[in-house]
This record gives sequence, C-alpha cells and structure tokens, in this order.
Amino acid sequence: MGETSESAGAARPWQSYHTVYTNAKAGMDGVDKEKVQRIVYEMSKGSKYFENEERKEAFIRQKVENMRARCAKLTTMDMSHYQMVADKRIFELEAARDLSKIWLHVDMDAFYAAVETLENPSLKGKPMAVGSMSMLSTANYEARKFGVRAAMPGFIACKLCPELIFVPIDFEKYTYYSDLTRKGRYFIFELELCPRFQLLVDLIYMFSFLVFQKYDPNFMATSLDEAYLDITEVCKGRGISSGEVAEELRRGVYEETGLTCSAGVAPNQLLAKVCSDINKPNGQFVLPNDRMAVTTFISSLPIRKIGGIGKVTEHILRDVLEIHTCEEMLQKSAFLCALFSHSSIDFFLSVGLGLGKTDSPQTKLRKSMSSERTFSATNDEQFLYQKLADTAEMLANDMEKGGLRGRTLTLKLKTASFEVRTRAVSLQNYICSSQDILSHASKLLKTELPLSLRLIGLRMSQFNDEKRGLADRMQKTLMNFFTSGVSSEKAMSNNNSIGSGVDDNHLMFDTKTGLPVDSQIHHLDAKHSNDLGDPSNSNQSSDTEHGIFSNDACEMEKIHEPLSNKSLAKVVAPNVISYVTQSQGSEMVESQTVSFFGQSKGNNMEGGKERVSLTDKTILSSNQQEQPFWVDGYKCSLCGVELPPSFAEERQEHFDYHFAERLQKMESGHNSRYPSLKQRSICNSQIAKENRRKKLKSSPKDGKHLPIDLFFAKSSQNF
DNA sequence: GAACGAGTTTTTC
DNA sequence: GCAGCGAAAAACTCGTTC
Repeated sequence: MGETSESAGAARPWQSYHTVYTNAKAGMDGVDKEKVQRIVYEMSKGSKYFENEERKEAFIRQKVENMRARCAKLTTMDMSHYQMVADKRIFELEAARDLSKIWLHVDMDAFYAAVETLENPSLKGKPMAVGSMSMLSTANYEARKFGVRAAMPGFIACKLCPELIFVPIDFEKYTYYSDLTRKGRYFIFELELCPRFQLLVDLIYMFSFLVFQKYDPNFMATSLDEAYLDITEVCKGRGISSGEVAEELRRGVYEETGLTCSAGVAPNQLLAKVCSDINKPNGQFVLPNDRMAVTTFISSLPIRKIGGIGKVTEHILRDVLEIHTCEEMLQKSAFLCALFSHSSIDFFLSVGLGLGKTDSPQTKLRKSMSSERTFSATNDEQFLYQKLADTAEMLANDMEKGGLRGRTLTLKLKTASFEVRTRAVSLQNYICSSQDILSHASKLLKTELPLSLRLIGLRMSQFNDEKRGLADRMQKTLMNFFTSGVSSEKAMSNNNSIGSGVDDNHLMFDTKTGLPVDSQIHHLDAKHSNDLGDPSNSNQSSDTEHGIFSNDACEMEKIHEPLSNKSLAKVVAPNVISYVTQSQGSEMVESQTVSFFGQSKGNNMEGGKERVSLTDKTILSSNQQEQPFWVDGYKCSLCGVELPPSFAEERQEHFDYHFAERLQKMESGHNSRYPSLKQRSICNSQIAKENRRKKLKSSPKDGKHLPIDLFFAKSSQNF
C-alpha cells in the first residue's frame, strides 16, 4: 500500500506540492484538482520560489516527525495525566457554552470581481480575475471553474484559463461599495445633497440608514467584504427567525449595491463564518442554537474549514494525530494537551466543541502597522535605500492617519531566494515621522548589506496608547463615513456638491467636544468664507490649561463664527446638534440648536441663539453630562483619571476614548429609536431617492438584477 | 515565572 | 518568447532579565 502510493508519488510529483491556491475554495467543487496541481507544479518547479517552498515543506515534515516522536514516547501514565487535563478543560469550556446569542456572518460573493462586473457588465459570464500577472486578489466564479483563485499568480492562472480577463485592482472602488453595504446608498446620496459643513448633522442622520447597523449597531466589519452581526435582539424584537433576518439583510445589501452576498447564522462567530461559506455564492445557512445541532454539525466538519486553521496546522494535525474533522479534536484531546501550548489547546478543544466568541465586539486594539513592497531582486544598495525611504514614507503616512506612534521598529527583508529575515529595534521614544523611521531602519538595513533583496518592509509596534484602539475603531468608522462621501463623488462624478475637489479626508477630533472636525470643513471654509469669517485666521490659540481647544476645534469655530470664538458642536439629541460656547471660568454657555429632521434641516445655520445654564437639562440632554472636562485642570470629570496639562497628547487620546464610548452609546440608542427616525427621514430622503433613480437609470450599474429570493431555495434545504 | 524583546511562523484576503 | 509567486496583521517561540 505504502509502496504503491510512493511510486505513484514519484510518478506524479505534483501531488506532494501544496500551495495556498491548490486548496479548494467556494465555487471550485467541480474543479479537476489533480490537473490544477499538475499545472501549478509544472509552472513553479525549478524556480527560486519553488525551492523555498520545498525548504519550508521539508521543515514542516521535520516538525511532524519530531511531534510523532514525542507522541511515541508518551507513557500510559503520561496519557492518563493528559487525558485528565483535557477532560477538565473540556468540562470547563462546555460549562461556559453560550447558546443565547444569534450571530450572523455576511460575506460578499467574490467581492472585488463582483464590483468590477457591476461597473462593467460586459464581464458578466466571462472568467475574470482582479489582480496582475504576478498576483490575483480574487477571481469570479466562472474563473474558479478552471481552478483560478485568489492568491494565485496571474501567469499560472493564465495557463489554467487562457481566456481569463485581468482587471487591475482598485481599492477605492471596493471601499465605496463596501460602504454602501454598511451604510446604504440613501445615506450616500443624503451626504451628497448636504453641504459639507452639515457633516456633523449627517453623522447622526446616517445612523438610521445603515444597512448592517439596522440589525446590529455594534456590527464588526472584519474586512471590506465581511462582517459579523449579533442579531439576537432583532430576532426577539421583531419575532422573526434568524433565517428571515439573513434573507432580509441580504436583500437589503442587494438592493443597495446590486451585489450578492452569503450569510451564515450560528450561535457563535466561529460557526457563523463556517456557515456563510456553505451555500456560497448567494446563499445562506442557518445552524440552530441547539447543542445537538452544533455537535452534529461539527462532527464531520473538516478542520480546514475553521478560521485560524491553515495549511500548516491542518498538515500537522492530520499527519501527527490523524485529525481530519473537528470532532476528532476531542477524541485526540489528550495528545493535543501533550503537544501544544495552552492557548492552542483551548482553541483546538473549543473547535471540537463547536464553541466560539459570543460576546459583543470588544475593543479591537491594533498591535502593529506595516508596509512592504516587492520589487525585482537586486543588490544595488542605492536602490535598496531608496526603497527603504519609500517604505518609511508610506508607513509614516499610515501612522499619521491612524494617529499612532510606536517604539518598536521591525525591518523585514526577503532575499532573492525568498528567505525572509526580520530585524527589530525597540526605542526609548515613540516615533511616527518618516525621518525617524528611516533613520532607525537604515541602521538595521546597513548591518544586513550586502544582500540581494526582492522585498523590503517596515513595521511599527508597541504603540503608545492601548486605548487608542477603541478610538481607532470608531475613528475608522467615522473615516469611512467621510471617505464614502468623497468616494461617492468620485464614483458618480456628475454631482455638483460643494465638497467636490476635496482630496483630503483627514479627520480630527475636537479635544473638548470629542466631535470629529473634518479638514473638508476647512476647505469649504476657505472657499465659501464670505459669511463665515476670515479663513486666513489660522493663528488660533490652544488652551491646554483646560484641555480644551485643539487647532481643529478652531477650524470648527471658524465655521460658526457668528456664534463666538469658542463655539463647540455637540450632539444633544438624535435630531439636534447644539453649538455651545463656553466662557472660561464660567458655567454660562451660549448654545445654538439645529434641528435637522424638522424644519431647520439644511444650510440654515441661523437658528435661534439662546443663553442657557449648564444645568439646564431641557436644552442640553443627558449627553451633555457626559462631556469630559478637566476638574481642577488635571482630573477627568468622567473617570477621575489624572492627567496634567503638560500631557497634551495623552489628554487628546483620553478624550478620543470617551468620545468613542459615547458614540457607541449613541449608536445603540439610535437603533432602538430606529422606526421613528426612519419615518422622519422618509421625507428627507424622497428627493435623494428621486435623484438616485435618475442616476441609476443612466448608469451601467442598473443592470437586470434577478430577485434575490430566487436563490433562497438552496438554503431552505439546509438542516 | 512574569515581562519583555527579537525573530519566525501562520493565517487571511 | 520568456520569466514570473503579495501584503498585512497577529500569534507563536525562544532567549534574556529582573
């Protein structure tokens, strides 16, 4: 038997050559896997890449051998000990099983390819891939029938499918469509119709239109085309099944974008993701919140289907312990405990039990940020230093956008033979400028040269503020909000919105109000400043003593010049923004409220001005109470954290944190008010809808879309 | 043994 | 006709220091 397979292996060497793209993906069921493997092998063998892959493969084989040897040495006593450890852990994990939540995972179908087809209907029905000759980002389902898939080099894809059409990648376009799925086209049009300085108003307004947010205000977008939603409350509140919610959401996405998506519903995130892949494309799969159903589902599920188990882990588990399905994780639990680390054991046993995250999204802290570029291998040092400088510049730009500063810099190098090296340095100070990054990176590179390289990368980690992550997440959401306005302009360039021509979406937060202050506002201000004050007056003071005015707040001031020098925009209620002026050393404030669902919506910023006391709850809602300020100049009024005025940056970050917290609360609050907000917004969106129809009519995107329900028959067969 | 730093590996899209 | 295989993030491992 072994001899037969060995001789077969010698006759068909490609069978042992595995790459990421020889693994099956959705839409590749009927593919002749052996043919694909053979072509991939034939086109790769002999190359430097291939040799490196073989080295890696040999290393993994060695690892497998070592682990097998360790298993062989385990005594009966060892095994009995590890079985006890495993059983205890399984019991603990089982006890913590939570079947109370209903999670939905949405995954757009061949997202980039679908967007390109929507923009260019002539691609429909033809095999196409997004990417270049060197690498593909994705392929449509027609191309997948030939074995073409994401992460495959274009030249191999060409061989597999000679008629393959290549479309260059366009992230800006995909971001625009991604925003539509999350926010809804209505919102985009509302945004376009609105003058730029009403962005703050729209910030609230948009909440009622978010497609995903309608179902879960705290939904987690894990990439441009994927998101997790906790639909427990929606199901309970509306008395409908999770499957119905999934259908409705998918229909909503389709109506908004013309793109199809697949959904998976399960008691936890891990299983929901697995489920969304089952009836791809354009389908859904519901796994009931029932322990028996979960166990049955898991029993035959291949481990590779689980997110987090890739080529290597699958290889190790299969070849060392003969684990192929999730259920077998439990059967081999003692061996797992003998061979792996605590965190790995927990993960594997959880997989075996069908457990996954069930909690609402926690703050996702970014731990690192990096930039890297591949080029033709060279040992030309001048060229390499130039590449390093370019990479430092790119990373510094990203760091600046994210408001991040780090103190560990890692240089990544890939040699001409594909060997990867990293060299790191931890610094005394936090840095983010391209000069600083380049200065330290150059030292790291210098010690490695001379060397023939094909890739240089830089990574920053050890950020100065862990809390930045929360603000970061919220900032990203807000960034998307503003960016979508701009990208929608680009995508539909026929509009005459005031903000057209704005090319900088830099978004900052007012340290006092915590509200975003968009540089677009500044542009607007400069362009239309006749009645808004002198745009050249940029010499604004910064009141760090009270932790109050950043330059950005000053930009805001300029817009509301008629109010005062220190007016601040503040969300008072879902439909009201209050522009508040605070006199230093006084509790008196001036405020101007603008109702935007009612008669005051629009450009009219000339609303009534009134003087109120900070204690006047009839005008300033409870949100006002949550505005942080520095008690005695150094203590946060909300949490008591003490930060002296000299800690300007930390104060900024602290406000970002509270702002993010507050926004989350607001979002939740708005969701519960959704129906009434929706009703009120209908009037306002009528014009937008009309315009939208007009635009779509002349747009190639207005292709013929089959009703999405036609596709549901497939998923109704599930379970 | 906890914390940290450096380097490597793995996964994902 | 020929050569040609990415980018980003995080987890993991191992060594050192206190």
